[in-house]
Amino acid sequence: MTNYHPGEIESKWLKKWRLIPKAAKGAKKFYALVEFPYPSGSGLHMGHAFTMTILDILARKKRLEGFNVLYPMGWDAFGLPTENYAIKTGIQPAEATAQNTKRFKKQMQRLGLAYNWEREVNTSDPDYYRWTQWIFLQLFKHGLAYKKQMPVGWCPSCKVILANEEIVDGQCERCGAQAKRRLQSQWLLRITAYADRLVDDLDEVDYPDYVKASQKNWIGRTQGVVIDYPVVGKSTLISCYSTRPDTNFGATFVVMAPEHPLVLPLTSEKQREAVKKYIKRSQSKSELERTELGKQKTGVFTGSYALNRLTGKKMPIWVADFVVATAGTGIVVGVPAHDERDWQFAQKYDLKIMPVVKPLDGEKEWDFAKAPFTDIDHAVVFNSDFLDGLPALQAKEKIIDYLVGKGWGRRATNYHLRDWIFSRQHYWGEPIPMISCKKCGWQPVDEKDLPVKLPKIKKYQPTDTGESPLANVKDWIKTTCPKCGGPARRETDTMPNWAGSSWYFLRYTDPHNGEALADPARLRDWLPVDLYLGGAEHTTLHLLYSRFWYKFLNDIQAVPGQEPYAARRQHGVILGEDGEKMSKSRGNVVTPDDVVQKFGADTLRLYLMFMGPYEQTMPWSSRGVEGIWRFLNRVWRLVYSADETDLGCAEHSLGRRLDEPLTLRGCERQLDRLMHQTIKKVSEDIEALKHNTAIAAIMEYTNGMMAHKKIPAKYLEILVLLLSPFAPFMTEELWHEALGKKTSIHQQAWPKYDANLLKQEQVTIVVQINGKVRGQIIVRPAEAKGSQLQIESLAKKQPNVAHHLAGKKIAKVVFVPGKLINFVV
RNA sequence: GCCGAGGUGGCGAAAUUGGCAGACGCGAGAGACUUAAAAUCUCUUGGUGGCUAAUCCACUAUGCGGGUUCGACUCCCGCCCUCGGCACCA
Repeated sequence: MTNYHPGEIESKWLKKWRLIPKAAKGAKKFYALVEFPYPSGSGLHMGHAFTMTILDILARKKRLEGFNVLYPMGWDAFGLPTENYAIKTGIQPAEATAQNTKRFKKQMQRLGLAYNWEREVNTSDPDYYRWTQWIFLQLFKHGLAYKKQMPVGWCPSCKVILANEEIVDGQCERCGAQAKRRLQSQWLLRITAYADRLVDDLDEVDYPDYVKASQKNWIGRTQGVVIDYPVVGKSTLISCYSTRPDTNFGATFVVMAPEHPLVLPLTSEKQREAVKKYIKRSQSKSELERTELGKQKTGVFTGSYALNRLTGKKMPIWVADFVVATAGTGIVVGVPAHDERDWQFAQKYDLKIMPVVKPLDGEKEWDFAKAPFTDIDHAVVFNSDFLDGLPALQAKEKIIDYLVGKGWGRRATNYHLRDWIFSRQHYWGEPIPMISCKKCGWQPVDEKDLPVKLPKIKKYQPTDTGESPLANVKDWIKTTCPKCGGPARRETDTMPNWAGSSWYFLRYTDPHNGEALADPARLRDWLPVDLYLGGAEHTTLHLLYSRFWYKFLNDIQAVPGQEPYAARRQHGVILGEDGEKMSKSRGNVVTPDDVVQKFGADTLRLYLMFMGPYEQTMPWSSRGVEGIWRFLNRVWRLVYSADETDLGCAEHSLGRRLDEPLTLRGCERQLDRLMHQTIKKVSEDIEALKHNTAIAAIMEYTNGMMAHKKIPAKYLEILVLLLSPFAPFMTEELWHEALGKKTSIHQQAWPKYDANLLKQEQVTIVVQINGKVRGQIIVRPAEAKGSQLQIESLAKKQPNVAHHLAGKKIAKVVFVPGKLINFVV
């Protein structure tokens, strides 16, 4: 036996491997997907190693179980950091990407991650983004992509248009300058057309609750009613969306968003100057300023009134920028008595407050000068004519029926979700395959002309106008109209980072297809993804966008099924040893390379999995790593000590809890039982991604064997097999060198347990008095489940039990067969 | 504010149809081996206390306060705290 030298054996097997077992024909498929990384310049970090190892273990176990496993990896390669790097250094983004992906791949292989590398994809590869562009064209052809003037973020210092994700706390992500707003023509995708399905189909999938919740939250579907109010003295009606029409008798004013087209038509001569000034001022405010919480609300009166037909009273119409133009109808009816925001506005501008809901226990008077009463779900309506006395929720239904019946309103559903702004004014992204013709307008590029390749350029700086650097590439822009053949210009906007990642998991099924994004038969074979593992940062948008595209592709019969991911799990975060987020500035970064260098990949993998539950935030511990290192060394020595002769049952075998005479047969039976229990536990735990307790079980099994002087090889083979998904290098070495096997351990069958051997030969029954443990008795399983009287008398013979029962009267005996007996005195 | 997750030893954590709280690991302490150290191995380890010192006993302990139950980390009600997401969305 040599000592365990991970460096040597790991590089040895890295050279030898490259084999992924072929599943038998007709084997059941398993598609294991982990979010593909952005190949940054800094290489693989600990979070990558952590996440990827989690799934690697499951994928390896599934392969050993005979599943046909799809377990691919690729590169989410478009992105700002690479472009910024290009701006700084002048190095081609494509070149930098090639270098980075090469390094990432090498690091992943070094960790023993057994991906189907022959299926590697790269979103910045023209053969890939050709199909990203193709999907865009289909969306356009189905009316789901359109161009519109939109307010966008703008950095006055960098002179670039900022996407939402580039604005952090209202500031430019790159330079920290305060972001401004300006109008820009942008491509949008009509994701709102899929809002209902994106909510409802969540019932079909197995996601963590909070993931489903945040998807629903983001979409923000509410049911309510649109109420039309006549404008006094005009023929105009203005419409307000409300989810609480049960409070409408308390409506005392109306507020319009400054952008609303009816604002100026409804403004009186007298108020015109003030309103115009207000609109102008709110336009110059950033989104952040406008939506800042706790900020004083501002507004201005239009001079017009709307009529509340329920009360017959006039409600002044105001303009205020707290009303969001794109939400609901862009006009809000104010019920200041029962809404925090309306109340503040009414306080400031001295508008009437009209209470119409009171607490159920409602004797004490609510002081509306101090606060609005908003707990209306548990309250009762008053001051409201035919609604008086009804609980608010019932009143809501009644008033909606009434309004609809009168023709004053209609039921409506509203969504928080907005259409997806799909344009970016950057270089390093997929060109949007559209052509602008003076005569024919926006025309899609002919599908046979895809991909529209990104031209190589020298300057990656965005232009002064905020357009993409592509706007400077004159001969690339110049093209002909696909419809009329006349001179035309290419779209210079590129797609957002989300585009390529919205469908990459489809391409893995058929990565080299030149005819389609993937062969429909392959898609049918593999989809949906059985398990999608990713991070919390993609809980909302990435999941939503990719689900949207998938549903659309299903609608045009390009993919099977309604949902792309049957199950989703989200991993936690590894913190630095100081409990803070790992960061260069804190100096608490540990990289996978560091650990592999010192302890080998197997120790790193095992430690990462042993830290705790995968979904949790956990601090790094270098001591913990050493503990795992010691464990692997123990396993190494133990397996090399394999002995065929006998168990060498030592006096102290299996610790103190020995419940059987010290015979060889007895020891063997105990070890057999431990082995089968371990197989069961490890098999089930890996399936549930509870790798930490699976490892604990393997440790217990190891400890159980350490107590023996000699251990037959069969027990050690199982140990090594169970450990192989976790520590692929060391177990391969032991399999060949210590156990003398000829074929790879990663092509063996996963061990099965024998349920008969799991059975305990002796069972411990807990004896309680008034629910407190006072003793335990050991009996055969048959007895434990058998007669209560027999157990009772056995229990009473226990000295401690007898002592506690002495002089007491037994009122009741609770007997749980096989488990426990409880005397109630 | 709303939604979600969580709170258990000195530390990371186990334990769920309610049934021996703290598996496994780290750290700590003691011992064996050694000239010595490292490595390795063995034992102890939630807290407090006890005695007839036995691998025993009592009390206490899973954020706080109640409740249900023979029995609660687990279920119910009311709080407190931490983390994450969303947030002037009508």
